[in-house]
Amino acid sequence: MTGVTIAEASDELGLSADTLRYYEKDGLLLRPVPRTTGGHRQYDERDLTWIRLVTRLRATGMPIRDVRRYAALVRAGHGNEEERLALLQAHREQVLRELAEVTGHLAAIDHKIALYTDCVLERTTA
Amino acid sequence: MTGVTIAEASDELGLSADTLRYYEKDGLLLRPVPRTTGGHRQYDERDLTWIRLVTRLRATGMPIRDVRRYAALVRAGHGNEEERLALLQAHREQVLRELAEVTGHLAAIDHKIALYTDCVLERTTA
DNA sequence: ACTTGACCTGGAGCGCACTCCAAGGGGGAA
DNA sequence: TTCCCCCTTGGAGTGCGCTCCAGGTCAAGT
Repeated sequence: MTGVTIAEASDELGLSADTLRYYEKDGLLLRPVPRTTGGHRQYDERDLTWIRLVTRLRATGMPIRDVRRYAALVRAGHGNEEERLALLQAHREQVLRELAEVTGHLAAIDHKIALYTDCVLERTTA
Repeated sequence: MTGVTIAEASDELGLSADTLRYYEKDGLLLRPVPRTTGGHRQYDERDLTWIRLVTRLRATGMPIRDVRRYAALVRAGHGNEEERLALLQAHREQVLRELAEVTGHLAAIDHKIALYTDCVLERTTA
């Protein structure tokens, strides 16, 4: 028996069972996850590997709809690698922009923290 | 006449007028923005400076409710600097964790991009 | 004075990404 | 066989952060 239950997949991936069902229903997976005779989902290693990638894309801020587009490209099979590449590269650029923006804002917040630290220290040692 | 209209503030800050009104109604500002005799808002430089900070906090992922808590501390006046500092430091740690997480995921995505780049190059030059 | 466009308020609506629920069907242990 | 828990589905509900709207007021130009 190759394949794990939704509970095991949930545990392994750090996503709720509800989220896993939602991703599948919403077309984020490469295929409907196979079912046992009783209708229970059975995730195999390829499913898990794919969902790990989905998780990375989501965790870096890719919207569900773009993950769906990417999944559709992969599902379509060979021949659209340029398109997949373009999608990933566009996302990469977006992530870099966000990292730069957040880093900049963080520097300003750090500055604010330094001011408060001075002020609190002064009161403590006065 | 010191003070700008909501449209000018919106323009200056890069936030919609609706968002500015929403922030005010939701207690994210240090005070209700003063009004002209006709009831129109008149933002002064201190309002704008504060909202710039709010924008930084929001852009780094601080939830509205925490910004509100921070605003309440500042409104309360001197004496709670430790609390403000703690709030900002907790946020700072959170932002650093997120930056690290995103950076890690980005590295994995970059790896994927490299694979596709190879594959696309190979087909192009084949 | 009149027109036009910006502004006001309270409240409804929206998009996103889940999250929860009700009603019912497996499937391994006692 | 019965018990019990995990699973199934479709669909409703939630929290967040805006965003839009109706109906009215105000201010600047002609």
